[in-house]
Amino acid sequence: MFVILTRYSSTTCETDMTHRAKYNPQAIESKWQARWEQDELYRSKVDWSKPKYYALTMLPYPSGDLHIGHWFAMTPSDARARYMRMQGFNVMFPMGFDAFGLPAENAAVQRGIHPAKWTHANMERMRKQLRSMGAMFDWEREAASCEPEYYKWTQWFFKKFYESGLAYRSEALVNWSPTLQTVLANEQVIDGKDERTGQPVIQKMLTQWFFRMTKYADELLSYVNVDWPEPIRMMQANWIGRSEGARVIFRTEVGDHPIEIFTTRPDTLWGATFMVLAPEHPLVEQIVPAEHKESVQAYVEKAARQTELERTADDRDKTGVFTGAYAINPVNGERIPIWIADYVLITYGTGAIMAVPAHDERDFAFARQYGLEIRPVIRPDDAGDDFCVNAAYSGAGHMINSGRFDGTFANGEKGRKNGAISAVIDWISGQGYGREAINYRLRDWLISRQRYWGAPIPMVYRADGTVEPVADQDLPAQLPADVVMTGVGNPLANHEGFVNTTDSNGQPARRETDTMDTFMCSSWYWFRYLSPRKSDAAFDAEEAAYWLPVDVYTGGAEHATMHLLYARFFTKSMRDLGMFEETADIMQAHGRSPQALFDEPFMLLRNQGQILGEEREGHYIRAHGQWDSNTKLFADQVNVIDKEEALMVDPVALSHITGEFASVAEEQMSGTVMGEIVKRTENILTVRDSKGELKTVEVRTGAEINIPDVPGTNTVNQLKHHLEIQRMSKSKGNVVNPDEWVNKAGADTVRAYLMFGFDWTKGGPWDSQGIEGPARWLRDVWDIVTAGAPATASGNPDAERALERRVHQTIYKVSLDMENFSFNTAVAALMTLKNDLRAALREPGKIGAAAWTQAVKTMLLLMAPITPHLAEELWERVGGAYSIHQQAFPAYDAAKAADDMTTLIVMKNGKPVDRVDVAAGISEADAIAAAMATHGAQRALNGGTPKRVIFVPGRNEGQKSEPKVNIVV
RNA sequence: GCCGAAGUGGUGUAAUGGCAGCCACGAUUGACUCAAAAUCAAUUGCCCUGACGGGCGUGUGGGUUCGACUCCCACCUUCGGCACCA
Repeated sequence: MFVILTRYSSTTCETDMTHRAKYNPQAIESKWQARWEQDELYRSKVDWSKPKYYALTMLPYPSGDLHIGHWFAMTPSDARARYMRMQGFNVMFPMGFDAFGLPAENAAVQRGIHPAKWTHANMERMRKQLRSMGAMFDWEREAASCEPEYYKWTQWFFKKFYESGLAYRSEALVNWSPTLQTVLANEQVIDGKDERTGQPVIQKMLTQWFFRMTKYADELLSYVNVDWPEPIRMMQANWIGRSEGARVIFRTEVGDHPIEIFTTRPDTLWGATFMVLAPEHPLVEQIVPAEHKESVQAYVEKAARQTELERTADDRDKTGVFTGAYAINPVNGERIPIWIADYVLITYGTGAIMAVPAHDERDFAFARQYGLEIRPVIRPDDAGDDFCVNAAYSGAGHMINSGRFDGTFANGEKGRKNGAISAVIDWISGQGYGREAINYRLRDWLISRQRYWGAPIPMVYRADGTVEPVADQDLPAQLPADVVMTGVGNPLANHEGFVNTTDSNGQPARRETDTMDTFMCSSWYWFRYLSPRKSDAAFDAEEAAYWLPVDVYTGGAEHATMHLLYARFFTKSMRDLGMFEETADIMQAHGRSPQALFDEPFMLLRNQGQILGEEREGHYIRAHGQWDSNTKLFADQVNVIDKEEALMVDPVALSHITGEFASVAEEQMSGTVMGEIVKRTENILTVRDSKGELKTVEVRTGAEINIPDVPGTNTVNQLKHHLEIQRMSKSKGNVVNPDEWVNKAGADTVRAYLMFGFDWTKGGPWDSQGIEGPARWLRDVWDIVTAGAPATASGNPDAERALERRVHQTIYKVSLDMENFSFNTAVAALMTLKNDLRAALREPGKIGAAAWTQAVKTMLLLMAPITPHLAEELWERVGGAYSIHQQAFPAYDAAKAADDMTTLIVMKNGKPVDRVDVAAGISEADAIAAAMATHGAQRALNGGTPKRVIFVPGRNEGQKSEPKVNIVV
């Protein structure tokens, strides 16, 4: 018999029967997972006699396979939830699926699988994978947003928002593909073209549903009673972008159309030398005289082909077009030209600005570009001749060229804090030219999606054009199952059976065919976890009264401004609509004050970073097929080729060399794309060729795929792309498969590695070699514990005391680190304890059985949240009572952790020059005397006297540190 | 471009303003082995030195401080977000 033992072999070495069993993670993990499930160890039930802890981690999108990023987010969160449980809390740690979304539709269009089928299959698969983590998820509380029992309530929330005036209809731009007659997601648009067809995409106005989120802008700026990371709060504050200023009405010279503008600088009104409208501004059509129609039209169309990001990039040259119309500046009656430019956005402010080139950088650049007047109206006191000639000036100064306000001091600040602004606002208000106003960068939340796989917006349009919500008893407005997903048009709008309905009077009516943004589904899911099966309410008030609010929320920082802001808005709206009244009553009945508990959804927020793909070669390909457009190829054959070959500039020349084509003509007719795969969604590849151009390759069903390294018939899914370290995602094909690692090394090892190998807030690239450290740690722990207690009852008292000291120092460190989400240092401390324990055991007789048992049991309890299966197994073997996860976390004893001796650091000007062993807690005088006696100090002083001597006392409790004496010479 | 964050040995990382590099990975040497793997022991920031020892060192340049990876200013690079990916 020939047995190959790999590093991760789970095979016990049977030839060596004298050895005890090796660590076999697979066996113990499945055993304990089954036992825990059978015993309902992680069922979280309301128990008013115990303090509760609602630990929440962001729910995954069911994209297919669980990837290592999910483990990175969830297993440390699980470890901390387990830690809180051992600290005496009744912990709820639920899980679910954010199951509506675009990838399901991609799969449907590209592979002909129904989105529901694809999603359900993925959820089933991911549930199994999630169970393999050994996390304390309470699966009885699972919720999936695509189920009618869930989205019924998403629709109900929409209705309540609509009825209270929080939801309304208005126009907004969408990415419109004229070819597909479809609205595209930003992600589907590459370089202004549809990624699937390579055809141009335009910006089109559509009437859509919005939530009045700006109503909460001010409240969203404050974070009362919550512990959220400062960077997240700052990003949200900047996203909301509150600015104080004024709205001022300019009028057109011809036709007298009012143009409302918002400005933060009303003190510069006299410096407005032109106006600019956004290309989409509704007045554009009305004010442009006939002779300018053509040029304006051309400009507006050009702007419609660009994204907002492209339009607002400051480094790009400003573009614009004169409308031929003029406006009258209300403050001085001046006639100023009206321009259209894409740097003014219809989504910000009023979509129109007064341009003050002397005091605004963007206006300055624009005026320079088109030779428009630049007139300074704020003069800095130290102004030179070149003032406002080379750059816009936005600082303090006195007003000039401003009529009655000449000489007024503007201190350069924004809002009422600036006396000049304050005075001008008061004056224009009195004159009726404008009024004080606050503007937010935050826009109302556009929730309409022209998609199939989402929760239908439960509204009905009557024959007379009025709109009404679907009656409560008719909810949910259910998605029809029988749709054909072609990627052309909107399947819901084309589905007669869905569209045609009746209104509340039984008259024929049409359904709204927009579905809701998936962020809507994820804005209330933690309420659904309270009672996921409840059919007569969104959530159960009894459960809510006990569990709410969420005590800790963990997830990626990439959600800083969108999901986390939507979630806060949703909770505040629910509070104001009275949805927590019953919950509050029940709280009070149990003596719990509901005060301020429904203002914010998540009390404590912590963000992890992202696990990046491991560095490796990606695939360069040569695809043969037929051109569909200049940039899109339908491929019948895809070959993985060498990088060098792919980077050869001319595929036509190459075809001659390789003799693959009889003639250039034939090659051009059939078509070849060569280059690196930079993106993949289902069977669509984006390839960067040797010239750096992006080409789209759609691999036809049944196409021949050749990957030299992979034997057998190859599939599109085996094509990898984009080498180098980068964000892991299914569409990038660089996913590290956790199942593979669980099979190789065990779930506990994967958990330990993810907690140990990274700064959790930062993340980083997966390293399949680095996991060896935690793997060894667990094997060592296994070996130490299964070796059993020493034969001697008691050992050397000093050695046992030293071990006890190390154990208590570790208790302190691990508790603090788990509390603070510092998982890597918690594991490091446990590894150190293992090393110390093993070193102490090396000399026979040093450690007795009692001390050994005490140390080992404590170590296992400390490890339990991190490696739940291993800890449970070994706990049983040392005679601990089932389950280790129901034990109390070890308590830290400062006296037991205290050191007798410590090292005094002697420094010269802050640099260490010597060290000496002294008693812990040494006095200042003794420390200085001891320091001065050292060699290092004598050499540093060189016979002289120090200028100063600074003593820094050490700490012998908690986070320890050594005493220091710094000699300043 | 705007907003936010991060830059520390070959690598992942650690360090309430107080010994920079804990804990690991990798590497080198040795033990065990016919050999390899595993395991064990030792070394491992860089430079000079036979050694003792010395110099330099936390992205770059300034500053504050008895003392700076840590605080402040400027710059460079990388990552996340920018409203229809989730």
